[in-house]
Parts: sequence; structure tokens; C-alpha cells
Amino acid sequence: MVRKPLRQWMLRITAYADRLEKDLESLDWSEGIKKLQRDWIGRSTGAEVDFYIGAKENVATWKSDRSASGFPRKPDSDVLRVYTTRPDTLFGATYMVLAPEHAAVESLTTDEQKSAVEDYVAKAAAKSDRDRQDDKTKKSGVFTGAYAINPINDKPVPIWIADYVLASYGTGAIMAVPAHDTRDFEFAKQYDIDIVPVVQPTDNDDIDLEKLAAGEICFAGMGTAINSEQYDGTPTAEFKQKITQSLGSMGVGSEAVNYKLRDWLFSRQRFWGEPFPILHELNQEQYSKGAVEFTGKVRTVADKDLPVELPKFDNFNVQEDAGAGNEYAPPLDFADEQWLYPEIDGVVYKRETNTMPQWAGSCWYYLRFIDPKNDKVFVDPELEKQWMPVDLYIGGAEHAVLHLLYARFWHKVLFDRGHLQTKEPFQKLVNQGMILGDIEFTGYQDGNSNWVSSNDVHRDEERQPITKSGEALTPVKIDPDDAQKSGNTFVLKEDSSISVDSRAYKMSKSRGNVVTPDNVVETHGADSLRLYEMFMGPLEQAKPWSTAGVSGVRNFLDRVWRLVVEGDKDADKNEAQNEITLSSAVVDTPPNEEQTRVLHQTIKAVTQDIEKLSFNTAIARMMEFANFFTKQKQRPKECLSQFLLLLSPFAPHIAEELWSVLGNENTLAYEPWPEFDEALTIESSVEVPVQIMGKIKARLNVPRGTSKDDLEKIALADEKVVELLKGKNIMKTVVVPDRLVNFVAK
RNA sequence: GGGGGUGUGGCGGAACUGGCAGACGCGCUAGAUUUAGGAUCUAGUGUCCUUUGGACGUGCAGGUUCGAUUCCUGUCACCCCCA
Repeated sequence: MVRKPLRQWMLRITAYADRLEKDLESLDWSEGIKKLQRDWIGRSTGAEVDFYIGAKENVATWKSDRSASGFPRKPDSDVLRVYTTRPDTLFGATYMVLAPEHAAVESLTTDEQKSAVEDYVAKAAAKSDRDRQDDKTKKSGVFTGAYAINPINDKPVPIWIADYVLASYGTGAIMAVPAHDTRDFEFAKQYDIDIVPVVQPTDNDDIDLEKLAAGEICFAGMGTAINSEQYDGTPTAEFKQKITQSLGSMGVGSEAVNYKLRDWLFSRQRFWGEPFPILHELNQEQYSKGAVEFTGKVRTVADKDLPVELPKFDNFNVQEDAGAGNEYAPPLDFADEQWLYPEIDGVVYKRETNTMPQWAGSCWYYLRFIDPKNDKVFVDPELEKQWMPVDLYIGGAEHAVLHLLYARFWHKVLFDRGHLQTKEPFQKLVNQGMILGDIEFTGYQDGNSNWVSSNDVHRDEERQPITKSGEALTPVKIDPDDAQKSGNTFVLKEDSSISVDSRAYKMSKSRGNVVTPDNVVETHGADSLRLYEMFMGPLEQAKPWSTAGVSGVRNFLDRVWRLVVEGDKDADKNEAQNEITLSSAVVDTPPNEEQTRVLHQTIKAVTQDIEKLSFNTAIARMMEFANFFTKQKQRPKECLSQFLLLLSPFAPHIAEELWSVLGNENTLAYEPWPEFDEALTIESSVEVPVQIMGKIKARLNVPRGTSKDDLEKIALADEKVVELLKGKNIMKTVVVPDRLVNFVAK
């Protein structure tokens, strides 16, 4: 593999880093996701410091010049500028490191080191940023032969090149403080560079001070300054401020903010993607001779010609040596001439042939959905005002840092350009949990097919199962019927000394535990599938699939069906009923008191549970309703109609069907949501437990709202309580009306 | 290594601001009905003990409280993400 620099389109998301971080505050998102975004943006405050690399004898002059001129916005060529989050460790900076791509590498390298440096730079170019930052691989680097001057103490420090420093972070150069940075430490050990500790850990840090002083260990925490001349004894936080200020007045440093967030590479060398509406002007003379040469001028495609559509095409591969200076040309470079070289006002242009990534759609689809047919603007401001922001966004946590950050960025750009009235697109965010495969039992066998208890199974570096001595083990899938519970684990039925793993795995083709929704719809129906997914457990939690559980909700829907429809004894469960007739139990009379109460309790619970996105408990309450009304010989139509409205968002098909069976003319979709009357949900009497020393000993049936005093009297009069309290002193009585009575007695 | 999350019956899970642990469903057991049922209905189903009854019980160990699944401290295990 070879890494080649390509000319690409970037979006300057870094310009929005600050706002993308700050505005998170206003959002109703989980702290976990907010933290992920904050960390991704990676705002840090520290200082930029210039190290002099000019001739040694000129250091004093440079310094006096700087104290007069102050810290320049851009570094001059006689300095190396570094960014550090720990300016307080400046006295411990014993070397500097440049990224291999740093612009100063060539000029700094001495003749003796030249070939070594060139070799190293070439090797680093072949590695990805990811590999370079991998902690597991050994640090590598090469000395340039040059030195820089540490501005705080005028000591010369060697300048190295190493690929653990990335050109894209900070200034592409660092001051290395091996005593207080783990990567610098590792590197210094490897190349035998001085290690000078300058931070004394506080007493509660468990650090061996002697080893630290000897340069044998590294301490990355905060503490107080040592070996830092006049700053000795200053606490880290205070030191940071002081030294930054001091560097500032010397003109060699300045407070700086840095972000881990990089600008966003936004072009792809693919056919399928939105074309950039950009035209490159061609040298007209050359073009007339059949040659393509750019003048360097670009213009955007006129509004009236938008959107740029992809040309008809049959070659979708990236081509090598496509000409026009592109060593690797995107497919669109091979589009027909008419598309590729439009002429405007007598000037011929070449279209941009990179295309946009998928994000180009996902970053603003929610805006277009508001007004999808508008051919004047991408969204009517009135409609935007009415609909935005998105009230509730339910999505997977895998979008935490990419999609959700990118979309926020676009939204802010559009806001700044005056196209939107909202600063943030997604007000509330909920991450739904993943549905895992069915629970599996796994046992382990050694080479002789003997079972090995899962307690004795270890994992090698690739997480493969091995024995303690390192022998490879084979995982064996076990039939649930062959496993049983024993204490906290599952064991084999045939040998209870062998424990087995039990867990649900992410659905994957390779594991073969994928459940296809279409198949479930086929066997159980779409309503059952939808209802089951909502019934499985809390929305945000990962939970294992269970096909048996689908039958459970299907049974519920069947019971609901029979609440309304006369049972057909000949009908098979999975076949359509021949004749659908209203059940004789359905009556047109008003509900009795208990039926009214159950209805209103159900409306209340379901309504509130939906608000909380607690769909599993909402469904449980509807099951209770169905169980209750199944037992009712007379089922008032009114109750059933209201119930069907509650059910309709969960199981729309059956609800609509039964709505019609009940004799309603129109669809239930336009019916108002049922309302409950709080007064009708309350039962007149309530059972109150009586505890003695915190143990329940009796239960009282009393009118709701019985006062504290009355409740205590009633409790004390209870036969059982009297008997148990005989000969004891009541030390304390706790009475919570409608809840409980507790006697503390000895 | 860093960050986030989760631990409650055989299983998925309930439990409002600390107040009857196990709602609801699956599974299991028994009964009714049925030519039959993997259909339906009814009842039971945390564990242990000698029963009427009692003891124990929300990963583990402590603490606060009349009272803790819930609050606090410590600890263990697992999952996810990042490195």
C-alpha cells in the first residue's frame, strides 16, 4: 500500500468546533453522547511556544526582538512553534519532535543525518495515522542533527522526527517532556534521551518518588513544580497560568486553544454521490488544440442549472493515469465531453469530478422532509419554523460522533447563512438499544473432546478461548435443553461440574443468529412484530430476541380479537376467519363502576407510559385490560372503542379492523386520543399492610384517604396485631396514609 | 489502559419522590374442554423449611433509616465505545 497525497475538498468544521461544543448544553441528550461529542471535538487549552532554531549566537538578539515585538500570529522561519497543554512542564522539555511531514524537516536536517531522515520520512508516509498512534507498536524516530533553544532556560534541546507526532494536530511539532508524558517517556527510553522530572506528585498519588527522580517512571498527573527555578513549589494549575503569562510578556509564547477535531475531508473518488457544483476554468487556447490546462480560476454552477445531475455512465471504476494531471482520476473524469466541459459565455470549463460522500444527504434530509416537493427553496421558512427542531430523534449510538456532529455542523452553517431559524436540529435524542440474537449456551472442549468448565477458560490476545496452559479450545454450541441453572451459572445437565457460558450475541451472518423481520411478519404478522419489539424491554437497552416472546404478544392480540369478535371454533389460528361477527358479549350499555375504573386506569397508564417512551409497560397495561375484559360477560362497546384507540399506535392493523367490526364508519386514525378522568381511576378502598419491626404481619382494608390517626387506631385494633404486640412496648409508630403502618416494638 | 452502561425468578423484564419485591409476557405444572392439539379456558409457579405457618431473598461486603432494588462507601462480574 502506498499513501498518495490527493487534492481534495475539505469542509472547515473546525471553525465551528467551539459552538458545536458549547451548544451541546442546550440539548436534551444523554450525558454519555454529549461527552462522546465533546471528546471528539477534543477542546484543550494550553499554550503555543516558539523554540529558536537560528544561529546560537543570535539567541539573545532574538529574545530582545521578541520581547519588543510580542508573539507573532504566524511563526517566523527561525523558530519551531509547538502547542502544549502542559506549559508548566517547559523546564522538563529535553527534546523536540517534528512530524515527518513538518515543513521544517528538510531545512533542519544536517548533512550527516540526511539519508537517515529521508528513509524515515518515506517509511512514515506508508503508515496510516491510526497505526502511527497505536500504543502497542514501538515508538520510532530519527535525530535531525539540529538543536533548538528552550526559551525558558536557553538550553539547547535536540530536534527529532517521529511518526507518533501527527502533522494534523496542533502545530505538527511538540516539545517532549518524557518525565510527564507516557509517549515521550517511551521514546526517550528507547533513544536514551534525558529525562528531567519537573512535577512533584501530591501525597495521595501512589507514585514512587525515587524512581520518578531517577527517570525510571513517568507521571502524567498534576502536582507541584520542581526543577523549575523560581517556579518551584507552584501548583500545576497556577503554574500554567503564570508561565503562559510570562511567555507572553517575553513574546515567545501565548495562550492557545486546540481541537482534536480535524477539518472534514468531503470528496470521494466515486461515481455515486452528489457532484460538486464547481467549474474549473480552462485555458481556452490550449483547449481548442485539444489539451486540458487549468487557469486556476473556479466558479460555481449558476443557480438555474442546479442541481448538477450525474451523467449517464457505464464505467464506475477509479482509473489510473487519467491524464489532466490526475494520477488517480475519479470515474466522472470519463464522462462524455458534453457533460464534462460545459461552455458558458464562450468560456469552456471542466466540471469538478470528485463527488460528495453519503453525508451530503444525511446532514440535511430532516429539513427537506418538511417540504419535499418545494422547487423554489430547500425548505419553506414558514414550515421550518413550524416543524423544527426535531422533537425526538431515535437512533443508534453508532451515530454519536459522526452523523450527529456533521448534521449539527451543516445546520449551523445554514443558520449562519440565514436559511434557518433554529441553531440546533435535534432537540431530544434517544439511543435505542440493539436487538441481539437469541440467547446461546456455549461450552468448551479441548483437543480430546473433553469438556472444560468455562471458569477455567482463558482468552489469548485475539480473544480466542484457551486453557490455562495455553491449549486451544473449541467453543461448542449447546442445546438449551442440555443446560441447567446451578447457582450463578449454567452447567451441563450431564455433568454439573462443567459450567457453560450463556449470553446473547449481536446478530451477524457469520454467527447465523439473524432474525429476518419479513419471516416474522410471515409467521406472526406485522402487528405482532411491532408490538413484540416494543414489549421486549426498555427502549434504550440492548435485549435478546426471543421468538417465543413473539408468540406471547400474538396471543395477546388474539385475545383482543376475541374480545370483539365471536369465536369461530373451526378456524385455525393462522387462517383467516370465514365470518367475522360481533361477539354477543359486546353490549351497547354504559360500563359499570369497575369497568369504568379499569378503562380510565388503562388510559392514564398508557398515556403516561407513552410520554416516557416506556412502551413495554404501556403494553403490559393493555394486556391487563384485555385480561380483565375477557372475564367480563358484558363488554360495553364504549370501553372497547376507547381501548382500540390506545392500541392503535402499537398494532394499527388489528385495531383498525376491530374498530370497523364495532360498527364505526370511518378510520380511527382521526379520532382524538382517549382522555381519562383522574377521579374515575381511584379505587374507594385500599389495602394497607401493617408491619411490626419492618415485617408485614397483617393487611387492613380501609377507605382510601383514611387519616393517620384513624389508620393507627384501626391497625392497633387488628386481632393479629394485638396478639403480636402483647407484652411489648411500642417505641415508635410510622404511619403513611394509604401506604403502610409500621410499629417498632420491643 | 481510558470512558460509558448493566447486574432483580428457569428467561425477557416491572416496582411513582425510600414504603406490600417479582406487574406483564415467555416457559413450566395441574385441571377443564376437545377426535386430536403446538388451540382455548381455569388455577398454580422466587428459594428453603416439618405443615397451619415461618425463614431467607434484588451480583458481593458494609453503612444510613422505623423501613433500601431505590441513597452512601467499597468490591466483583459482564457488555459497549475509544485507544
